[in-house]
Formats: sequence, C-alpha cells, structure tokens
Amino acid sequence: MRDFIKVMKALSDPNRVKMIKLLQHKVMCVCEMQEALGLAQSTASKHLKILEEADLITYSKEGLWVNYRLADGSDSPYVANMLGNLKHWLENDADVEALVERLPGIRREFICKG
Amino acid sequence: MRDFIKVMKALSDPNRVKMIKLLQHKVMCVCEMQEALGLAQSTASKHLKILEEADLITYSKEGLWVNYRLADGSDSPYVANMLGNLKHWLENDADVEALVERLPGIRREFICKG
DNA sequence: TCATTATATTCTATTTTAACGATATGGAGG
DNA sequence: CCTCCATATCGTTAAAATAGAATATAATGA
Repeated sequence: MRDFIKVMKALSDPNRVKMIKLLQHKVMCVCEMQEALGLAQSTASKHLKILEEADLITYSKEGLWVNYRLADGSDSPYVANMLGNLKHWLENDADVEALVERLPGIRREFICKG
Repeated sequence: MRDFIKVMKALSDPNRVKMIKLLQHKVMCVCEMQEALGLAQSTASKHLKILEEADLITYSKEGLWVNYRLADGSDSPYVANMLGNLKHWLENDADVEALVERLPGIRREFICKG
C-alpha cells in the first residue's frame, strides 16, 4: 500500500506530471526543468526528488549536472503501468503540448554555465 | 490534466484506496464504510464524495441509504485503467486482506437502524 | 405533522504540501 | 587550497488536506 500511495502522491501534482511528460522526450538536468516549468531551483529539485523516491525516475551524475530520466519500472508494477500509460495520456493536453514545443530550445548550455 | 490529477489525488489516500478495494466485493452504504474503516461518519462521507467527484464510484439512493458502487469507467481512461488495475493490485496487502475478511460481518442491518 | 435515522455539510484544529529565498554541499578547474 | 557553479537542503509561509464533533438535510413511518 505504501508504495502505491507514494506513486499516486507523486503523480498528484501538475508540475510533477509535466516533468514526466518532458522526460519522455529527453534526459534533463535540474536547471533545464527549472527553466522549462518556470520554477525556483529549489522547487524543481524537490519535485524531482519526490518523483525519484517514488521510483518513477532515476538520475546519474555527470560532472556538476544531475541527469534525470524515466525509470524502467521493472521494480514496481505501479510505476511500470503509470509510466506506460503516461506515454499516451495527456499527449493532447494544452499545457503539455506548449512545454514540448518549447523543449528543443531548453538546453543546459544556454541556461547554466553562467 | 485536471481530470487526471483528480483521479491521482483521489487515490492518494489509504482510506480511499481501501474503500475502492472494499467496493470490489459489494455495494456499500456510508455507515458500512464508516464501520469497516473505523472512521467518523463525516469523514467516511467526505472520502466517498472525493471518490465520486473523481468518477471512481457512483451512488444510488435507496430510502435513507446511499449505495456506493464502483464506476464503470466508460467516461474516463484514467478511471477505467486504475479501477482495472486495482482489481489485482493490493490484493495481498495486509490491511486490505484484514478488511475483506471482516467484510461479511459488516452489514447495514447490524450497524444502522439502531 | 412530528420523530427518527442515514447521510451531507459546516466548523475547527491539526497536519501535510508547495513555493521561494537563503544557505550548504560537492565536483571541476585554476 | 580556493573559487565557481549545479544541485540539495533548510527555514519560512501560505494553501490544501484530513479528522472529528456538531449541525443541517432529506426520506421514512407513525
């Protein structure tokens, strides 16, 4: 029950769902997420942590950057199912569409590094 | 997005998930839920309302009783998917098992009318 | 019509969540 | 060793969620 609730709670926030939808297109670092969603850095970081603790995403460090990507869901049927469905769910959501359109222009080399 | 979030939020509370699991076994009125889950009457009623507003359950009135049952999900892919998966998810959860075991003894004629 | 009873709603207190700014952490490079 | 920069954590505040007691509502039966 605890794991299930954790996944549901993680997906109960629009910004976190948008993060999932963005990660369907590319691996992203915190500053890219921050820029894409217009959030404070600490806010973006915390949301990503919540998604990570629900096993919906994973990360790997690359120098100063932390690359977040979708989890494969192999450890949790809840995660596997939700990530699978979210591949097609919300594809026509206006907010998501707008974000995805802007995504190619969101690149870490234009945002971070000063 | 709004509908999706509503379903996720509705399923983010253990008591509400338990309600869904109980409704998989029989149609139930508020007082039966209240008794099964050990909640205050107002609390049980409010949880059921949240589930109903997410279209996860429906109700029909029968005299003083209000019978709640699982929705068919035909109006929402989110609802259809979640209710479908919840048929097998959490079947082995200790809390859920204990509730289901006690369920035959939870009957409105023994609880209300008193 | 009045009393009863199951349910809904309101009120209030408590906890949880989400946001941001500020600060801390930890690699990378000089 | 020191600085810089991306990220994480902390502190605080405001909004939302949860719970139960108290009250209102609506349907039934006398």
